[in-house]
Amino acid sequence: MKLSKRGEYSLRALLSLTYAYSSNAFCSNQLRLISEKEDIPYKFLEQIMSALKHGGLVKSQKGKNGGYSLAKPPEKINLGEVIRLIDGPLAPTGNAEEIRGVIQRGERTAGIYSVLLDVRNAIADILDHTTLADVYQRTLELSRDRREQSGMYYI
Amino acid sequence: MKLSKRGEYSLRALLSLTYAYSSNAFCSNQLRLISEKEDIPYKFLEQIMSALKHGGLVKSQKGKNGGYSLAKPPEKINLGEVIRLIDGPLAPTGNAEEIRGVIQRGERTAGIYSVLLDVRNAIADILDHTTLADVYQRTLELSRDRREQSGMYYI
DNA sequence: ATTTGTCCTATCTGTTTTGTAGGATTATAG
DNA sequence: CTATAATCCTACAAAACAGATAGGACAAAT
Repeated sequence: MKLSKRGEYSLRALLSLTYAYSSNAFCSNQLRLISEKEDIPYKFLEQIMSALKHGGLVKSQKGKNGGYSLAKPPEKINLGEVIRLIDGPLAPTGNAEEIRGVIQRGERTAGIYSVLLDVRNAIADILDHTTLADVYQRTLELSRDRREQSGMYYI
Repeated sequence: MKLSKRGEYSLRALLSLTYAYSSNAFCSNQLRLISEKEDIPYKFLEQIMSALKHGGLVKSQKGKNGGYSLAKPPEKINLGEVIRLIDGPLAPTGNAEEIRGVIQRGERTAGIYSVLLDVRNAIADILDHTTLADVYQRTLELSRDRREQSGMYYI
């Protein structure tokens, strides 16, 4: 598993939508704004959002004043499905099924692959149990930690 | 982290050397043989072994009847160092230091990166604590399991 | 001195990643 | 109704990377 630029942009854009979702604000859910705020190339972002839409993670409103929003609440979207959709399987090589096959067929590389399966399972455990809402929460806590640590307070 | 063909070939070749190391046999530690047995392109394998040598994982004997052998016992070589050497950092993106930097600076992506750090730590935990000897052992067990399961016994 | 191995560097080819570009389509505002 | 502003769709392109391939220099045992 390798998180590509596409993958990172996806997560950032979805997090942007999570913010809009939580705050009931219909702001910042248009590509133009997300692109600027998150510093993601506009046309590239279009492609990414299209993929996210076909994957059922976001929905869109066409036309003037249109935009994107999450297709389900942020507690129901986990990072695993996002990354699988955009970057493919989580395993270090191939996918879980392939790896299990090699192990069960007892191929010469079965020992190696059994470690690879452990790795893929460890990755999936984390990513499949971390939702956009969790990430949003973490972001808040991290920025709060930082404010407290630096002695700065914004009003 | 993504295990490339190079990475997989590295592990397979090292495991081949592990076998030679354990059995005291000086067989199968020449590139030509490893290449054939493991079905790895010979010239490609040369490059890989060169990298492994410069990384201090194997040593070589030049000239006729030369070949490769592990530079230290298989219990002291873990998969983490092999993969880092050949495929780079274990983190899903960038490396652990970069990721920690983003989190500590409290950047907008800190929440995402804190999850990525968890992932990289989970990967490192496994790979840094699994040695070539462990993999060798697993391989033996897996092939034994398979023999028992299928009712076949080789003498 | 010949054979058989490692060592070193350069090159090549196809794929993937990371975008750009141009226009079609759709819905809202005025 | 029309202008505007958004998503939608497809094609292309440049650059980086992966996965080799090639050719020969060097070293050591026979």
